[in-house]
Amino acid sequence: MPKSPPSTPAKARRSDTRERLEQEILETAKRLFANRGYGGVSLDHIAREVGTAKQNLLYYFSSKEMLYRRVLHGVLDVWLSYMAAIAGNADDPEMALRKYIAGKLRFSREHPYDSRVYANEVIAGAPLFAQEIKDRVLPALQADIAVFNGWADLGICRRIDAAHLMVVLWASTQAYADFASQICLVLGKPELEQKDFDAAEALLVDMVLRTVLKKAG
Amino acid sequence: MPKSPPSTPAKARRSDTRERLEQEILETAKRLFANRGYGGVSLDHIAREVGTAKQNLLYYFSSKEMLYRRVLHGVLDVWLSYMAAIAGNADDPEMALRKYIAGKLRFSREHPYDSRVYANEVIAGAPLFAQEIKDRVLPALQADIAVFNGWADLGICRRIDAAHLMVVLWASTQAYADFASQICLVLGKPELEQKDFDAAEALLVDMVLRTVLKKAG
DNA sequence: AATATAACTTACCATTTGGTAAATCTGTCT
DNA sequence: AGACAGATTTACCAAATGGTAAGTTATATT
Repeated sequence: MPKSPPSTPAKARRSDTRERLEQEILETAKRLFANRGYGGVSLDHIAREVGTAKQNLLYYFSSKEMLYRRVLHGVLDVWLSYMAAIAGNADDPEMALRKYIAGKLRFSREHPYDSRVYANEVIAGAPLFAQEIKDRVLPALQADIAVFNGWADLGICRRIDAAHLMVVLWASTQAYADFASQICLVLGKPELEQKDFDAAEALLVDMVLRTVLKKAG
Repeated sequence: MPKSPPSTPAKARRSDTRERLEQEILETAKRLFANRGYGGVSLDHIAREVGTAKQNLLYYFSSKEMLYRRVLHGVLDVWLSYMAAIAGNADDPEMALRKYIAGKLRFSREHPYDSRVYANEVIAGAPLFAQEIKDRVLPALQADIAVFNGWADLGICRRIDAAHLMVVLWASTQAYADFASQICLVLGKPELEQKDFDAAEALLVDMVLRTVLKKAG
């Protein structure tokens, strides 16, 4: 019965091979799921890319769906790690907004596959993901919305529809990962560079500050 | 040899059944592709939903990829039909921007499946779609960008990065179709209503006019 | 009514799919 | 060295996949 579940038994460290391979499988699966969606990727496909056999994937992950769930979980970890910085600057709207936009764009730049996996799942209606989004993403978003409304209460910025502003920011920044191929076409270049992200950040910051802050720029 | 390609021979109108069924197949396929991506939908799946046999689909469309291409083509038709109205108002920036945003949001509201098919294809890097996007979408976008820059040249609005503004508008409006399930979560309701689209439109118009027009609102 | 053809069904087929079972290999510890 | 558990491969499997070929039904025109 060599089919023990992948719970590191602490005793047998086993040269870390396991953990490294498991990570590599997750990374490869993420990349493929990002580009072709859940249904467009087969276990065999992933295994070949990793350089092992499909059956070995099923030794590490009990099923395709489980592998996908693990990928999704990791995606959310990364996503949330980029959002954590925002709540800390609740006293300075301008600084907070600048950091928020910069953080989300940095996520798109540094983790395009995570962004696309997330997008694919949401477009599909989040069938496997709904609960985890409710538990982990929603509170973060609602905290942000509360911060906005708090600023309006204090009179230090205009009262805007914070929920919809979040949508605009979320969609705009995420687009630079998810729709990169289109943006490249519009910009007439083969791939996005740092300066494109800088330009996007400048425009978004400009738009949001003009909308949110009381004094006109 | 009953396998003549689906080119209406003008002579045999054949009671329109053909055209109606063909349209129904396309609509159903669009809905399924939108929600589960190309790889996540089988011909059998589509056929069962339409109420016919898989082999009959292959009588109407020579292969799965061809069916998908036809769906994509139709999606682009719809997309472009909503964009056509914009270029007509090149003399009045505020009016043009209002109509632009309203039009794109109306597309998201009235054609969510089209929007999602388009998004899926773009996320996948537009493997089957690149040429058609280059030929049909790019010119439309570049015309819009030219209009923006023309306004700046005339001095009737601020000089902004028009390409990135297009991205923001495109992403923000499309989000109300593609990411509807998320937005519903944030708004705490089971589905988006007209007033949510109205609120989104109000915010976006506010943001864009503040950014683009010279006088501060 | 006969016939040609369009529309649809039945019967297959090779390949791929996710998944199971068992055999084998590999490193670690006694 | 031998035992043992962890890691990997080989051998299968039933179902689903996209697609072909041939047969059957319906319908419009002569």
